[in-house]
Amino acid sequence: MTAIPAPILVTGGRRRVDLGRLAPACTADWHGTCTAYRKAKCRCPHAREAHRLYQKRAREGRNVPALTDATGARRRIQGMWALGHPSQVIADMCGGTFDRRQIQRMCIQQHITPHHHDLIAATYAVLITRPGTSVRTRRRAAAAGYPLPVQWGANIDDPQASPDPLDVGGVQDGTDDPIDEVAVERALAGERVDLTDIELVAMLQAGTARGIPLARMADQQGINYFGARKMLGGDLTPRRRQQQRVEAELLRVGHLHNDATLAALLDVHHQTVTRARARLARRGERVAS
DNA sequence: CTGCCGTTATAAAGCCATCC
DNA sequence: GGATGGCTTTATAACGGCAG
Repeated sequence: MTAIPAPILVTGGRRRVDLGRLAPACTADWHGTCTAYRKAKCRCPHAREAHRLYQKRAREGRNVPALTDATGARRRIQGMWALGHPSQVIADMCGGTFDRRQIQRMCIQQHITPHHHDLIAATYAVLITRPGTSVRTRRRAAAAGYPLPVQWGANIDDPQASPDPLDVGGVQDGTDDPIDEVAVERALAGERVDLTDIELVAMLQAGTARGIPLARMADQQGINYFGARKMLGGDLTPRRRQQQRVEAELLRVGHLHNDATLAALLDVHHQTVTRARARLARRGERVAS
């Protein structure tokens, strides 16, 4: 009667999932899941089916973990802290699903629910475009050595990945480089290459011209298929669009404000402004003075 | 295949203390 | 007073085993 130590976590701690009563006579407290079937004696059809499938997959060794690796969520939370977003702000942005203590504990947990992972990812996508409000949180994160969001690429969920070094010029994401044709060709050959947006568009367009399926290219580069289709059509990603907006504002009023002030005016992170300024300088475009 | 049992691991939540 | 951490408790998913 002893449980076999699982090499990958598949147990523990999930809140009760109630998929709703289907059988009017069922008196269970919650319904629809394998556990509802076993523990709450739910005999609704979907609970029976969940139980049957669970048993069958268990026999065949095909049960999949109900939790996902917490690495990506942990890095996102630490990145948001590094920007100065307190745990409470992050929790609030998640829609009140959990409180700030859960935010903190996700950083020490090995696994979290897919739902929580998605919530953190969605919140991260919003907050990394805004400067944090808490200097104290930012200072603590810096002391703890938490990487900034810009130090992570698309591989933030990869447990084997490590953050890029933070260069003092504040230019880390490489979106400002001209097209690296060698990198594009390597990507077209099927190699996973960290491309800039412009290179990505060039690669998608060249690949399509050569008859390479868009889905394959998107998959190989680890990008969303629909995003790839949008970029193929020449439409910019939100990040690229934001960069262009910041550059335009820098050319217009960049001499009047420092990076932090302009960032606040444009509602973007101050590093976005710093990087945009660096891009303009490299291209030889002078900010009005 | 269905039904039940007991066990284990651990996420989630609650409470309080500490730090700055 | 805001932000965070430590400890404890609760809830429950997942597991093996057995019987019909």
